[in-house]
This record gives sequence, C-alpha cells and structure tokens, in this order.
Amino acid sequence: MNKYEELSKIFKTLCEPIRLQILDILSCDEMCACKILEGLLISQSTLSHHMKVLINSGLVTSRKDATWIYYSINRENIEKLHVSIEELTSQKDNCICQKTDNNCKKA
Amino acid sequence: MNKYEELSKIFKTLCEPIRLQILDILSCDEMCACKILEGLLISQSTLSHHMKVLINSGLVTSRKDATWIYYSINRENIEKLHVSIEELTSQKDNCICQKTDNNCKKA
DNA sequence: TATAAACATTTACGCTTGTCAATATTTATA
DNA sequence: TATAAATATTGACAAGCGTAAATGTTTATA
Repeated sequence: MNKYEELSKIFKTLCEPIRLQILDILSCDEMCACKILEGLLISQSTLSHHMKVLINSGLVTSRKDATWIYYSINRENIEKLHVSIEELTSQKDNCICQKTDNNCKKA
Repeated sequence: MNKYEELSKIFKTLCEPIRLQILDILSCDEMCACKILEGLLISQSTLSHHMKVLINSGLVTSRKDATWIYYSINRENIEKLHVSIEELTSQKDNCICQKTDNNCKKA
C-alpha cells in the first residue's frame, strides 16, 4: 500500500457524517457505546460497525470494563493526520511534481 | 446540511488515493490537466471527473488559458480543513457530549 | 444456573461512486 | 474553413459500503 492509499484510509473513515458526529461526542471525554448510541438515530449494530471502522483507522481507542466498552479519541493520531495533510499539500523539495517536465506552455 | 455533512464532503473528496496524488502533484505549483495526466495511470475522462470533484470541494481552483486549464491548490481551504478537524476533536465548552447525561457506571 | 444487559457478527439489500469508451465542446492554427 | 489538441460530458457497469434485522458472545447478578 503506497502513502496515498494509507492516508486515504483515514479519510475514508472520516467521510461519513455519523462518524464525525461520534468523534464530536468523544471530543471531551471517553464514553461507552450505549451512551454514544443515545445521542444518535442509528441501530446498535450500525453503531458497532462504525466503532469498528474508527478503531481500525487508529483515530479512536477503546478499553473494556465489565460489559461496557469505553471509547476515546486517539489524539496522537489526530495530530499525525494534521502532519500528513501538511506534508501532502505544502511546497517541498524532491516533490513528485518535479518528476514531470513542466514544459506545458504557460501564460 | 448540518456541519457533519458539510465537513464529510471534504473528506469524501480526500478519500480517493488518486485525488491525494493529484494534490501532491499540485503541491508546488499550478499545473494543466494534460501534464497532471502524464504522471498518472488513468484515462483522460477519469482525470476530468476527479478534477471536477476537487474543484467542487473547494480544495482546488482553476484558471483557463487558451485550451489549457491550470489547476492549483486552494491553500485557504486547506487551512480551514485543519481548523475544522481541530474544532471537531478538541475539548470545548458547550460540547455536544454534555447534552447526554453521562451516568453510565464508570470504573 | 437462568436471565438480562452490552456489544459484536452475519447476512442481505440498495445506493453511491470510480472507471472508461464514446462523443461533444472549445480554442488555436494551418 | 478544416484539423488537431485540450478538456468535459454521457452512459453503462462493477465494486465498495452504509444500513438494520437477526443472532451470537461475554459478563454481571438474582
């Protein structure tokens, strides 16, 4: 998997409104799935699916306590996302664009 | 459209590896579509489709010159994206999470 | 041990979207 | 005006994914 595919995996996670809402709900503190579900209009199985996607992306972590699972934002990986976006879009040496001869007639 | 749907529109744009590669190609300078295409393994019509998606998201702008169209990154909206991610994931007053009574038994 | 609560998994369905071939449009130039 | 280059659009198809009902698993407790 190249770097674009790696990064796109994070964005695929973020491209569903309901998952953004879940991150918002988790922005202040950890919360168990049953409480997250209370604020949403989706089924329990659908929430479970979305939490799995969030966990797999690395944007959210979980801990188990008895029958509850507490989810929280992985702030380290949120910061890594900021860095990745910056690295992708900012001017840089040895850029991929320099591998193309840019002799297209310019204005 | 609520704020989650608005933001998800940006992430939907970024969730395709080929569009991330296009942003990378544009990271140093503007480039016309025919030159962008040289560095990719997709058809012309597919590139045209992706450029339209990038334009519609606001992440890329374009200017026309004769038969060429030059595309460039809209850095102002990249910065807005950083702010949106920060606003979503950081702790804040009047957070959506406080609207749920968090009386779930904690460890 | 039986029951209930919390969460995960399986299965099926429908919608979205990436892809390309074919064609259309626009502009420069011979 | 005819041709070629650059880009957009249309149409069709396949793959990915969000969704929920039904069911399974784990844990606490009566």
